[in-house]
Amino acid sequence: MFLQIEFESDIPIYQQIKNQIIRGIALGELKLGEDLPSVRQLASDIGINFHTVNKVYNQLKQEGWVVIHRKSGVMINPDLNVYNNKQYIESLDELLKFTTAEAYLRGVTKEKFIELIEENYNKYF
Amino acid sequence: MFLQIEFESDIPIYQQIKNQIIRGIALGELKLGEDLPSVRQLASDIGINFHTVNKVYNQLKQEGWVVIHRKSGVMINPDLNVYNNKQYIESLDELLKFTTAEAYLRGVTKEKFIELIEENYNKYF
DNA sequence: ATATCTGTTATATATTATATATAACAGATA
DNA sequence: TATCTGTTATATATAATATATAACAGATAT
Repeated sequence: MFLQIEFESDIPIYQQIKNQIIRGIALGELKLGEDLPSVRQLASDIGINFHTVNKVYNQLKQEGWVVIHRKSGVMINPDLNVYNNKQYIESLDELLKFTTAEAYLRGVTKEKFIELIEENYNKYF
Repeated sequence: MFLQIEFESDIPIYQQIKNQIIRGIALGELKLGEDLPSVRQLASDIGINFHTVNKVYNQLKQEGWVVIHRKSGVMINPDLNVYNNKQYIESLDELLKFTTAEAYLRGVTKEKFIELIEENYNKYF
């Protein structure tokens, strides 16, 4: 897979994997219905314990990103519909409060910030 | 102060305090040069241990948000200049990668996302 | 049938992050 | 002298993160 883990990061390994899988879906690098490696395979590839991957897959399942069939394995949810529940919007709103505040004080203009957003969104289709 | 801590949150208390102080500066609720409560006073107000507040103040000092004079106390840095070092831009960029990806997949359009950014930025002066 | 692959569960351990609890110190100030 | 600052030291508790072994049940290929 395309996963790139930074072991020295302050972001937990399981979170890095979740982030990159979700971004992989948005970028189209992971197609809906596509199989993911088995928990043991991915753990082996990355060089981590399989429980960590198992935790990732279960959380992704819980949030609707993947479906798990016992023994056919894990695949990106072919009927992906994780659309914005009010709870998600609230958490996004909360995150942007503090992210924009710090960015502003660090001299990142509104225009520059929006440019960063557009650069990202333009990669999603 | 205006701090509102959620003890059940998955965001650590010290991080919540940092977030709200930085946002307080951006909103103008905290003026440059303004005194902050002493570590013991703020801890008492919130109902937490003073070491937690001490940790916050030291990190804020480390990052340039406040200055600490032994015994005059802690104040918002009157010469605030935390402007964007390359390291910060990189971390912001990394954060936006995953934030925009999930937002996109959850049905938050680029226009809606930008609207959220503008709502926040318009509060800063 | 047997071996091998899946996810799953159980148990145990190690490390780090977060938060608290007490105590004491040194400098400044009233 | 008493009281306020930030600071430091030590100890403890809890939770989050990650690993290590082992075993189980269902599916599949040989």
